[in-house]
Amino acid sequence: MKKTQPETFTLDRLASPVGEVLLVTDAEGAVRAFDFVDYEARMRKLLTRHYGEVVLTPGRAPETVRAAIGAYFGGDATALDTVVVKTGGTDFQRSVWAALRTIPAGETWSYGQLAGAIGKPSAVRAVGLANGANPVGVIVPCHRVVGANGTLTGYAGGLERKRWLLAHEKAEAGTEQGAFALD
Amino acid sequence: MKKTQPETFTLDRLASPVGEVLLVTDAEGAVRAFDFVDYEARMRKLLTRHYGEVVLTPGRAPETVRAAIGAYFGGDATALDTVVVKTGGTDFQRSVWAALRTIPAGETWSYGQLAGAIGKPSAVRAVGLANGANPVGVIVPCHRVVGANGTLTGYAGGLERKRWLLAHEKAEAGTEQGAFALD
DNA sequence: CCCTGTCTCGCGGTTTTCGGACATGACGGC
DNA sequence: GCCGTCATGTCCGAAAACCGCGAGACAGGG
Repeated sequence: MKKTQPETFTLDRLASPVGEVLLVTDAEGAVRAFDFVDYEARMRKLLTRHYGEVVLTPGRAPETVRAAIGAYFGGDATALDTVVVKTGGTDFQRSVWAALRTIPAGETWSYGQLAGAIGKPSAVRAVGLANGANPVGVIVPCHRVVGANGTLTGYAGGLERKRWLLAHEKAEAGTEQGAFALD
Repeated sequence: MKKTQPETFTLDRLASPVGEVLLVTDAEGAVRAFDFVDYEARMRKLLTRHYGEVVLTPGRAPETVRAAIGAYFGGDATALDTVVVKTGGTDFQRSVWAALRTIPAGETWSYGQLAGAIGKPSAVRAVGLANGANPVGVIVPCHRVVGANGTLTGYAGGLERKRWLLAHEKAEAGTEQGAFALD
């Protein structure tokens, strides 16, 4: 019903070891959303929530972004660190998402740790929710957050993928450290 | 909290026989809001409701618009008919506001008539509500609607102004018809 | 009788409020 | 150890409240 004029973004599709992924970038080349193809509906819902009506025109994302994603899935777990992302959401959510990007590849934090990192140690549950509302999967590594006891608890792209991503990143870090656990 | 980028409009201030008025126009020169200076808070609230965060930068509205308003207050009751307005709001509200502009100057309709005109004869009260939510006072002549028994019932800018506007328009029409009532 | 003023009640869109559901974890009782 | 409890931010749906009304019922006065 609102009449705010629609925003237009570019929608690219890439292949990955865990299935086709969707990559939404804006005119400046910043990433606005990233998700697995089988969760396109969810992604669009988030975009709509943040920006109002949104138009996605199929097209190629900037080469630097495509290259970074390729490198990441190819084995360079830190390749995504320099990718520029831009999100909507509330102040709280943005602070959570910003904190997520400070978690080093190959490492995991608990929801409590994350809550502490943004200065609201008791907002643990809210952090979980904000995590789930992350529109830029993988690049903003919400998958690096697990339960305090080590359980994976949940992932918007499916727990299988969360497991895969963590193993992938750990394996990469592991090649330098010499050892890592498979399960 | 939403992060939809703020919209920017121009805010002009004009003198009128019923006090200073505020005139908000967009980059295309369409009128987005119009209200009396002592109801600025209400106007801003409506703008925010419709467009999210709004920035009003002081400046001059297009001369055509300024001229039309001057002519109207100067005595030409139909001078506002050609002014281009643009509003947010729900479908229902916009249909009400569109119908308002079809009421000839110097004439008044009842809320029931107006409801009938938009094809919802029983939505009388809702029409009253939509009327009160009109962001573009005077130009979209919500003041030309009165109770079925002729009472003025209400006006966002104060009943005094409603009375004045109606008398003003009727006087203008009256110069052709030869007679009109003062009270 | 007729006219008028007051009161009651139904009408319908919009806004507000409220109560849940969650990708958790720390704590106190058993 | 297992279980209930509570804190915390956000979204979503449902329900209620809000009114710039108007028709109909009724009581008084001319």
